Amino acid sequence: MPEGHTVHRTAGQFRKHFQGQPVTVTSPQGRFTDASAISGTKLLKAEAWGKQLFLTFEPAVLRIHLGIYGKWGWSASHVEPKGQVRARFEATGQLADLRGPTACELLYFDEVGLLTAKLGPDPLRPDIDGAERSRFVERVSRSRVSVGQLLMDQSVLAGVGNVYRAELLFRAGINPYTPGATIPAELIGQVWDDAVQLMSIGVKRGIMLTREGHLKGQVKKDDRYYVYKREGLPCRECGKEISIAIMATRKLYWCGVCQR
DNA sequence: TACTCATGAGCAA
DNA sequence: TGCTCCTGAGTAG
Repeated sequence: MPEGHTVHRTAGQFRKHFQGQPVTVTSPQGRFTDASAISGTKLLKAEAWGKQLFLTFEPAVLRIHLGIYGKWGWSASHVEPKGQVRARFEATGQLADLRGPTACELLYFDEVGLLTAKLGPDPLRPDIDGAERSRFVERVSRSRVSVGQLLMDQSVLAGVGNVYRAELLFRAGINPYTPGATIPAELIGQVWDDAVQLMSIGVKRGIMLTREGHLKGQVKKDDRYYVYKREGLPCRECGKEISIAIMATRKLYWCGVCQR
């Protein structure tokens, strides 16, 4: 489930299980040909920025992006690789398998900086002075592009994907087709605050929860969302059918009554 | 068994 | 805008 919260969770697992010790890195599938360049060296740092994971090893930084198919598999004991494992990370008593990522590549020197410079603020990264929040509000406020597209643009907001996009806009009562520049700055700021809240829950729980009254405890799969994948079903607030459309190649869900 | 779909994004035209 | 990358889960038959 690769939206930003998953990646932050994974970074935490890497810190817990691998940071500070030498890690054996292999590519059972053979497609990650640079594995040998970092294998056996220490993992110094593991951090997430939006949907990207940066693993800093002594010789280079490994950048991983799951894309739409990518997945992690964890195990506390050695098991034979099953299926297409792009990269395998092993240290004492811990093993992580990476499958189907869009990106798994080594970066050297300032390549990381060049890459992160293109990314927008991440609601899951500490924003002590509120500068990141302001940066997001400003980017949206001066754009004529629809807010539905802006929330999916990783240079505007890093880490939000199709699920959080749909749910955040519903919770804010904003129609996804509204141009960014016509939305009051205060409301845009609220969307940021809401993203911080919801995605933090996502990191803690490992699942995306977005409904008031269903943010804690056990939540049934069918009860999780307001609009995402609920096209044709009655809106949980007003009863009108949830709409669906394609926006910039992705499915967009919203309620035409609650989101004006 | 075959087909469809997916929480992403870069690139060419 | 459309194509492509790439893997696995779910579903129809």
